[in-house]
Amino acid sequence: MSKPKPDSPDTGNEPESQTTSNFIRSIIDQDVAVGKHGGRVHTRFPPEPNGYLHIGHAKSICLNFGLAADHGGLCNLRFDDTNPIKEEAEYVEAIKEDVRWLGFDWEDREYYASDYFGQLHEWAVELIRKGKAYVDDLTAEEIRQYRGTLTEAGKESPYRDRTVEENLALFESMRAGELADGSKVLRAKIDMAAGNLNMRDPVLYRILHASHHRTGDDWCIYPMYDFAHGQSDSIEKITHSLCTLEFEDHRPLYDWFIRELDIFPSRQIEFARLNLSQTVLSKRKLKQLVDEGLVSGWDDPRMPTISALRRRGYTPESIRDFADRIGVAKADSTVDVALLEHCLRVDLNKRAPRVMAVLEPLKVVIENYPEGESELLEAVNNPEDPEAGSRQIPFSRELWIEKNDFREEAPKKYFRLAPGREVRLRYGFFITCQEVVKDETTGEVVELRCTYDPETRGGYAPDGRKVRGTIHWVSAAEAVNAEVRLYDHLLKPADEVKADQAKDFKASLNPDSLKVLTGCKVEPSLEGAARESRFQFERQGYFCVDNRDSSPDHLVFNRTVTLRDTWAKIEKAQRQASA
RNA sequence: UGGGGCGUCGCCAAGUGGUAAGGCACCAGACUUUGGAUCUGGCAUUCGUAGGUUCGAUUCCUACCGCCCCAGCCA
Repeated sequence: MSKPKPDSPDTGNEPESQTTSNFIRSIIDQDVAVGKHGGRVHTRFPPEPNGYLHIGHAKSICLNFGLAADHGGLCNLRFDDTNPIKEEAEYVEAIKEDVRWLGFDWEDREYYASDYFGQLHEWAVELIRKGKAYVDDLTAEEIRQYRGTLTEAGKESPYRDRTVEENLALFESMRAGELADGSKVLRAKIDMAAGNLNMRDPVLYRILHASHHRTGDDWCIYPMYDFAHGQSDSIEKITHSLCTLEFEDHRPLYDWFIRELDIFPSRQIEFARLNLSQTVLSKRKLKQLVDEGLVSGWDDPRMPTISALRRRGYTPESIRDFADRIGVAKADSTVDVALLEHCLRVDLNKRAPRVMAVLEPLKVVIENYPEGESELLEAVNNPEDPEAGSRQIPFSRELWIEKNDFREEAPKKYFRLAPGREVRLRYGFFITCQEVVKDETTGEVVELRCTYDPETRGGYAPDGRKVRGTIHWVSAAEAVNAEVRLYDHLLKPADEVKADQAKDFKASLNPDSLKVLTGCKVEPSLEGAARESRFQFERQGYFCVDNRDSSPDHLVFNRTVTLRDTWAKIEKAQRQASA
């Protein structure tokens, strides 16, 4: 007998996604065709190490690494670490782990914007020399007022026309640590009347006496995103710099620096960020869930973070497939979470070994099966994968079946067990329910007395008679106890949320996003199952051994996703019809 | 009376002058020792609206409507 292997590591069964074209691919193909940059394609994934990556980042990661790979190019991992107050080394490690887990390799191209602080400072000096940047003494509040509004032009700072010498000296004293935080900034001299607010003399450098997780106290002035990002791209000779739509307004500035500094002309291209139904993807909201204890942490299996998806049981292959299928465009969109789940099922169906587990146990006694005896039956490990082989499972007089696989009064189209009805125990025997035992006080069904047909061993009827229902089961004596956590979406479906959405997203939280079941009975082959191993619990869904709380003597499974459930649909339709 | 974007099936998304790909969801049927998987069929006479150009427009032009982003010394 061979135990089902926890799950095949990489079956290489990742779908051959016939990558549909998209506007970014077209631009790149075009550039390659005309030999721009010698036909070279070089992208980068540039997270700020101030939090955990989520599925929205996965879209960007797959896009950047994928597009580069498809063109024989490279993709760098670059940490956009220009704000020491929000960033930590711990996040750097977590991000690297997540990108690796997703299956991407940046080889030795691990960069940090902070590596370029020296060069960036030189460029700032260069701009001052050209008369294109100046030191401003206005306070943050004044700068805001001088900036004007969306519909009114701003006005120029009284410090805007300082001489080059004065600016040089002032910037030097900023850098030397002689000035207090916030007392001065370095600004680009562009156009205070520009329609695009980003061009109204944007701040290039601010004074911040803060320790940086990599450069320590080497600097007390730090460049702003706009003065660091594009130039970092340029330094790394990035050909196509992909970012989300909210940076469209920054592109003129991105290009302004390239022109004024006469540096490598990377091209910024913006695409729509991912939104997923029934979840939140904003860092602020996710943090709120964690801080308020509404989830157990950043890797709570209900979270959309990469670490949570991993813990939940998602495969990297399914996430990559999802990223391919949603495409890339510029229209704001919300992808149905059902697509993500579809990708997951497609992958897991091919590779997850099947196993029997009873989540809400109901005792069944086979009255005509000899007491104290047992036998082994053969069960297929994965009907989708002949290579997976089969295993032996014990059968005996006392079994556990699922509570909801029995009804005292069977509704229409209910194929499962009911008084007098015969069903097939998967890979076992046909059994017939003879008697229902109830708790005398509560009336609750506590045990079923059944008989089995010894001629139907393995689940086949020699006389050819049919049974409509096949149910899963576990032999009581050999069953292993387990805790099972049933997860559902973080938020209720949009049509149930309606108007209250505007007020607070927490009003939309799904109250049933977690249900913990203890006393579940799983088949003996699962004993000692390794963390993160994935299985299909037959007829129920895909489950993954929790990577935090599970141990050999206390198995904990997370429900990754349910199987499609046609019966549930029929039931729902029946309920609605009768209502 | 600001600037920048976007509007193709319930949700994504190709197509961009020659008469609407694909996926998800959904519906129906076949098959089935998972009500799973698989298979078959159905699902936009129409591309935000209204005009115009053209033999012909989702693709070009004009106007309008709707939605998103921008006023951090965050990214």
